[in-house]
Amino acid sequence: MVLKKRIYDGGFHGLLPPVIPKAPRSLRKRCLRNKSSADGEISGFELLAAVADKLLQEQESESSTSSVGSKGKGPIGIHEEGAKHEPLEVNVDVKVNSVIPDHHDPASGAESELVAQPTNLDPRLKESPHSENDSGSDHASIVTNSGFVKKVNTSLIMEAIEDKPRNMYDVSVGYNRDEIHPVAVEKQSGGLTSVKTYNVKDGLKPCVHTGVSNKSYTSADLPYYKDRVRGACLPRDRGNVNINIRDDDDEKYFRYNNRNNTRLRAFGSRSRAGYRRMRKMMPSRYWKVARKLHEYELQNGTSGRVKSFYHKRKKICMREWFQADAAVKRRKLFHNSSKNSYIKEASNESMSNLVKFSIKSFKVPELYVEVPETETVGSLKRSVMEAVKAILHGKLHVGVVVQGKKVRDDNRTLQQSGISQNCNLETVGFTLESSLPEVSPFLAREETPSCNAQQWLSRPIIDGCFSSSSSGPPPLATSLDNHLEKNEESTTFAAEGTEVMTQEPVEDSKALVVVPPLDAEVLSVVPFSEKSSKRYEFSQRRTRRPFSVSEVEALVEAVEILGAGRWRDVKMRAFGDANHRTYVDLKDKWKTLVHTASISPQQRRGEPVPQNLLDRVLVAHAYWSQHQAKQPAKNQKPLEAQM
DNA sequence: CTTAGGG
DNA sequence: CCCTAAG
Repeated sequence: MVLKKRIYDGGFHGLLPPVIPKAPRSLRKRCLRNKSSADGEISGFELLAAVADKLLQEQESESSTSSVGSKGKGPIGIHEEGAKHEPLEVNVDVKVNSVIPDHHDPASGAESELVAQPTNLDPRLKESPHSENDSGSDHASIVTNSGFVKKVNTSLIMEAIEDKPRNMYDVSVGYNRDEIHPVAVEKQSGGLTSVKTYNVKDGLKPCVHTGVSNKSYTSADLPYYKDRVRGACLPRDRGNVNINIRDDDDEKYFRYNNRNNTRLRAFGSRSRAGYRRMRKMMPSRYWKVARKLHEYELQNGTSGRVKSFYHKRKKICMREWFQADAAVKRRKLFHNSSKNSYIKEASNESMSNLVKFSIKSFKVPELYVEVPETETVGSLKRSVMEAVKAILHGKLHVGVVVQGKKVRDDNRTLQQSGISQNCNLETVGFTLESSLPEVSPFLAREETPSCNAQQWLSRPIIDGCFSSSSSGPPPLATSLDNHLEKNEESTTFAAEGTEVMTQEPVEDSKALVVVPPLDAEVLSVVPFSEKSSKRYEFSQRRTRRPFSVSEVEALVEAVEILGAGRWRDVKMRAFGDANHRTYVDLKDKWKTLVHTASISPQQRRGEPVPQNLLDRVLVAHAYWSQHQAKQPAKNQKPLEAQM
């Protein structure tokens, strides 16, 4: 009988879960912006290729010189134990900065705050972070600007540092507009480095970053991702991704997954479903961007552009092992390496909130390469490299996996995702996702009769990919699995989801890697029509985030007032700031609450919901079941009145 | 996009 | 939570 009048406005906020950036996904009127970056295609692999080549060359030329690269401690010195005698390690520090020059849409300020990151192309500068790792001996840096980024100006810098005498390279890649300027710096014995410049496309330009930079530095940002800058960014740390590549006979990594593509949809798909899916695939925040992109596609870029990119910085060290020996490769290729990667903790600088991850290794999507038996190992290597490049050619996305589950919500903090200083980082992994065209085998002409079957089976590239013919274009999901050993909290990455392809989706195409017999020099390239826009869906179920009591309370209150059914309004009212709670979620929660309230306490699971709340749930449910709550009624507070 | 329900 | 059919 007491009339309980409450002020609901915002009243629940206090109850709400950890703050979540505002940007209610369901705002009906959002300004749409067009994204500009449709395709920031990164040709990171250019780098890799360069690195690979380098490695190969060195490998070939040098045989036993290097000692194991693990210096011991550094983040990099990882493989000490299992290391083979001469593992090739390439430590690649990748810094990617996306800079989008002026596409700032005032209106959308929130989302797009992109930070341009100044990147230093200077190899030396970059190295510094890794200095620990470096034995100081040599460095090779490759700076590449790729032209892949068509519309978006992004600058991407990848830096690879050579860890050991010969195997580690420092590669820096800068992407600006359309030029690609890979520059490789080779180190010379004296520690001096010579710089080689490769002109990939047109003119070389020194990598100059135009970006506006600010504080940010780093990060592995792939143009594709959009993220807004949140306050939490790490100040001056640049997120670096270190990739170590080592040639190890035993480890195999490439996996090109041929999976069903049933669920895959091109990002660019114009279908509604695709659209919807897209949305689902990404965190609410990103959703907007996606949406914009979508529209962009629909209307040829009418308006603004999206500029966001992730800005969260992290340091990540990834290592990848490549097998040098073909034979070995074949053998190994076959088994999936499911556990080859782990991350070791990187050096912690004392940035309090920085999380530094050193990824010891990661898996590359399944690759499919076919090479004639008569081919040389060198060409095989090249073929593999090409395949890698092909993968990298696509847009790469980084996904974060915690305890086997992919964390899709980029807005979540590491803590929320279960990544904290205390947690065992072993459960944390990164995945590389790319939309890659599948690489299809080129059936070659020559296989030795006797071995056909075998060859087939032992194809260099891993399991399962049997080409398109059989299962259709396999999505590539590159996955890096890693185990982290340590990190600290607070950064979020943006990774997954945003697949932005601007290119015209063309039908699926398959890329193929062919190795011309005997022609070691020519890398068989992967034609891979870029259009192949088979996107891989990396969608994963959102991680479960149980409703807290306070959230339940907020929900109950909102429903009491608004009635069950007006979920959007409920969401706005009580969870306007909780971007991770969609109205569908609220509706579902209500459903479960009603159910929960109707069962015995013993049958309930999870965090117990106060009985009083459950009682209110029942009352409200009963009430609204009879009174149509659906109407837009402005002030229906009948239920309230009863209380 | 929202709702409403089933899975 | 996901997925979808219906508005």
